[in-house]
Amino acid sequence: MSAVDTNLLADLEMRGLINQMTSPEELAQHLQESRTLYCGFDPTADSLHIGSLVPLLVLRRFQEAGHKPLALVGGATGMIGDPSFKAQERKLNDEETINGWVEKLKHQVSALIKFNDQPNSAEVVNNYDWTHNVDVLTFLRDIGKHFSVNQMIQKESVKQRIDREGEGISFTEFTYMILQAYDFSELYNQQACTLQIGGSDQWGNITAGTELSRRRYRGQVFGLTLPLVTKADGTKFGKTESGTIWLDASKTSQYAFYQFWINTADADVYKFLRYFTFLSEAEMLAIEERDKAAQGRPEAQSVLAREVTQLVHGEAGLQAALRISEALFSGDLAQLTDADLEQLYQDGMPASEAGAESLALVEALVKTGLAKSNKMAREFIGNGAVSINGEKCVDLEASLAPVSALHGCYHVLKRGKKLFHLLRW
RNA sequence: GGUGGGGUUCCCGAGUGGCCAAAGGGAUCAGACUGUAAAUCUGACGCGUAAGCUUCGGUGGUUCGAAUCCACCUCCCACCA
Repeated sequence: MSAVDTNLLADLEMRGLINQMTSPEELAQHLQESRTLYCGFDPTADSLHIGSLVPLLVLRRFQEAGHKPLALVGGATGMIGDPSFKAQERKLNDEETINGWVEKLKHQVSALIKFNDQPNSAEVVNNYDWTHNVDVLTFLRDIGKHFSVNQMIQKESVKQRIDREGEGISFTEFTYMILQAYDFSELYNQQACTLQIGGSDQWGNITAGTELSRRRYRGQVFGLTLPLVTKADGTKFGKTESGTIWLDASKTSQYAFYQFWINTADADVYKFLRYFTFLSEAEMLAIEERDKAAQGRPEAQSVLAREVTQLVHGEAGLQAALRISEALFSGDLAQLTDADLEQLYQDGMPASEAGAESLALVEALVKTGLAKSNKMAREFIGNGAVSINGEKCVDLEASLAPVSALHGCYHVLKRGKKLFHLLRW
């Protein structure tokens, strides 16, 4: 068994990754030896998004420190819906859909933690396995009896739903906490899993689990929550104009993913380095120092973008993202060769086929999704927000044809400062 | 089952017969300034070049005219049973 890194908690602390933990001293003591821990991911879509990255990376940190991570995919809990800090009751997804999602999540989760490794090889488990054949009466008698509704309604996570005018909570969602607690106690029993980690919104669910494990098996298990990732400007982390940033490259390309991180605000970037990378404290402090000393553009965003893209999409994904980013943001588009452009296309730069013989610029903008409507397209052109192959174009009547294309084949359209699209003839 | 309150443009939320494509805020987008940052300022933010067209849970109605009034339906919430 690999040696256990006893500085793990200190490292997490340094990174600001600890929000709350149950009995900190005892937990520290407990982690002197290799343990098994888990974190749950509910299938609420066909991919995880970067909101799940922090817990996923923390699982990895634990694994690197010598512990055994279990990634729990919520085939059962996903059918119920976690009400924690959610303003509204959620729609139920059907079983078939959820099963499909579970498979995808398993695969994604697997990319960030190591298998086939040592005794502390990671595992993916599915709570559907131990819940689907529990019958109602058994559940109510053996599990339900351990819960006090009085206590449950006191939990912050559901309080707003209970108190808030105009919203309510169904029994189904209210029961979610019990299911999750059941998971913890089962994993304790089956796998000697003694720690659950999760986002700060999971505190209530996690502590319900530590109690249930104690009541059912007299087990002492622990909980640790991670901070909610927030941004200095108060907007929600993980969203952009084009929507959620997914971990699945077919939903958010490596390039878009890389760009997301490159655009991190200065006010957040050093915090994010701590959350999302495995750089040492010294390295991060050095970067911060250099940025402070230097005028102009800091280095941190690019380090962050490289590190995270590499973690999630691997070296090849990172290189693809870098090639596109460099071509678009620091190069002269007209200098790109035929092969360069073909490579950008292969790398997953947003692209489409022109189709017709020629295309009005307005039409092209709408077709490529750079503008939502003709009206918007005109506004953008009028504002000087559009450029073709690096040349600003303010002519509302402009049109595109192969003659004016780079190498007779490509038009690089740009709208605003950061949005590009490759149009192929 | 009863009573009461609700469903407005991405979100929150005004609007109770014409002046409403619909206040205000948030989010978002563009421009200027920059560092592919923040802050700030300016503008846009249903569709349409425009005339105009289509929106305010649904369907029908009243009216010259409805998001606003009426009927029915539907969904949500609270309280009571």
